[in-house]
Amino acid sequence: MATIKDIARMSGYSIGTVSRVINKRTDVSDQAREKIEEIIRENDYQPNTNAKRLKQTVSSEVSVIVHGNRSTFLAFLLEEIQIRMREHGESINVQFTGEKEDEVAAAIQIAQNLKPKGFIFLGGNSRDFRDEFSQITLPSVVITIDAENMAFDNLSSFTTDDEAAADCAVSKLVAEGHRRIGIIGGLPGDYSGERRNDHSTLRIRGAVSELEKNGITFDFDRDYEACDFSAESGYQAAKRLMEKSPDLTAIFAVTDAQAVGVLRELKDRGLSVPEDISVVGFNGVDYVRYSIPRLATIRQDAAMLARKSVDDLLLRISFGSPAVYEKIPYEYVDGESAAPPRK
Amino acid sequence: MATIKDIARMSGYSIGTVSRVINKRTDVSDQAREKIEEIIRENDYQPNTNAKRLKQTVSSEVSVIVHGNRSTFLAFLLEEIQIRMREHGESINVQFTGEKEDEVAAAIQIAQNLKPKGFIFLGGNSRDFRDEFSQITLPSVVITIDAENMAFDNLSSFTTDDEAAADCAVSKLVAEGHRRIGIIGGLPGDYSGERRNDHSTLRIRGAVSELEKNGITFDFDRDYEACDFSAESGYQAAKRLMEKSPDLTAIFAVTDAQAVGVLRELKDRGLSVPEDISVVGFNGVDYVRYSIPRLATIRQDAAMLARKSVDDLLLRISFGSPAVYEKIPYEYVDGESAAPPRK
DNA sequence: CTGAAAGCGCTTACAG
DNA sequence: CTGAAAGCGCTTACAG
Repeated sequence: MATIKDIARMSGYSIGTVSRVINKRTDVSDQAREKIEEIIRENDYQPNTNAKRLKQTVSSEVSVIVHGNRSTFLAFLLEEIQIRMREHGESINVQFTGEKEDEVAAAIQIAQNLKPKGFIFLGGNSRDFRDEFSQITLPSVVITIDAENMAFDNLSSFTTDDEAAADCAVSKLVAEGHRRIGIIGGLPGDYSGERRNDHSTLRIRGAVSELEKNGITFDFDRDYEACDFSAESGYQAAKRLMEKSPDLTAIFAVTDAQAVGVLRELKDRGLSVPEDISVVGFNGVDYVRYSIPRLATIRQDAAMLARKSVDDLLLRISFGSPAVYEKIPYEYVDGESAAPPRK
Repeated sequence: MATIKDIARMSGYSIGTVSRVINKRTDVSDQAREKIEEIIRENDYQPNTNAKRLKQTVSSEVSVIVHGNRSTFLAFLLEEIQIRMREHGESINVQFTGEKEDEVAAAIQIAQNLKPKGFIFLGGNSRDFRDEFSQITLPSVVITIDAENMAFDNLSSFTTDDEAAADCAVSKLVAEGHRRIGIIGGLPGDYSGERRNDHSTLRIRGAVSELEKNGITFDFDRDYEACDFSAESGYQAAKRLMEKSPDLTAIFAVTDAQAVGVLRELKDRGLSVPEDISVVGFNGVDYVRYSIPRLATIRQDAAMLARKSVDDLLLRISFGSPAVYEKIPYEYVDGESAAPPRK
């Protein structure tokens, strides 16, 4: 593997001059530049990143930390961010962390090793941010978690208003005449009335408050089932829910993956959607546009989420403008899975 | 940020001894180890990865290169690999490359920077391997691409036999009495009769050969539509296919994502699956277990694919055993989307 | 078991 | 515009 030393020797220039050419600095003669670039090309020379990083105090990259690798929503967001960054002539480095990994701890490590000029977090746990983000001093943005209450002055957030969106979804059901509405939410314990703010809790809170506005008291023991965010879990939860509350006329699932399982369970039970029972999901991406029936759901504006995040981060890197906390509009999508209840 | 020098000063030992403790070497007195570990803990010291890599000739990690970040199949494989590696006490480093990126070029870079002891590739383009893999000298495994014909002695492959599996899927349709079977495959030009070996081509080849075995001549102009691997593309392709060949009694799509779009298009067209027309997909993961109707498809054994890959790689790293090229069994899953044609 | 020292491949003042 | 040299934070023979 050729090193900078080899290139220097072969070109007849010093290591310093070669380094200047590599880093596209202007204080080099055209003659030297051309000669050195030629040698670099001929030898397929690649600078050693580790040596580079060891010396550099800050790189020119933005580091994007993706939490979990199963979410098609985050995958789509990532693609949008990549495109938008490229438009700005910026390069990014993407790091994936596992569902259970601590993404802020990973970022602290990365800050030291990769020395990025900023971070964009796609998803994550709000507790990780609350507990550890103070150790990060770089301009950062988190998408899908609201950082307003954390008040770190270097952490902006762009989110969908989970509570309002769930409220909206349920209001559609209520408007159509539904009174017996079941909810399928996050893991057991996720909803306990205390002041949590994960997606599941916020969506449940929005749904329940809309019901109460309409004079419907929600009975968690009877009309709620907890499960994780997969289709299989949604299937099982729907089964438990329908067994204890067969008179429900509608089900609201806090994620589309769960809703897919719910649709299937109802079918297996011999019920027609939406004739016998309505189903509404949340976070419409991909597949549910093609499900049979097409799912009624809340669609988040991923493209806007990506665009605003990139623009805000670059602005703050360049001008040190203050962090912002913004909610992005959502949209209720009709689909085919919701209709007025049977008389 | 504390460095090894700080730890040395604070502990009263030399840099060399601190380095030995960090790297868990045994030639250190218990007394020195305890003292140094205490100082490390107190100061929350993290060795600088770049400096480490600059010196090390080889790290203890295996690097896993994932091609594309949208495939739930690869995401599942990755999880299985992580678990299996952990069982072996091995740690891995995961790198995601974009759908259009050259994963072998990325690996060449990584080989230089991260200095892993081996590679596992999840997916990729066979052309990239053919053209560039010779530059990689580390023991490697590629999953889902057959490397037998490439004959690099450091590249094993574990694959599903696409051709045989597609053959099997179509044979089920034929056995049920179908004679008018349409195929939805990869991008235009993917199938051209020449000697290609991407997944789409292999699956189409298997399907067509099974038809011919049964005396059915496949007419590409009439009964084939090309599109990429998304549900939306499958939807559009099914529409074009049904418009030119309304008498088809079955459709074979080379991926499940396409098949999902096909199911939806047929529904919109007013056809019932499987009463009016049958649909078979390929590569059953996730969602199609819950689709309405459940999709008949080919299921690959991802867990076995992951297990064999990990075991083979570690064996070859340790003992230098030769590369192997193995096909993993697949399974035809009945589902609800295939049935005998109407009389 | 421990320390002093060389060196990994770069970048960056500094001097000319 | 260019070169010589210091130094980034580690690891690893080598000597004791």
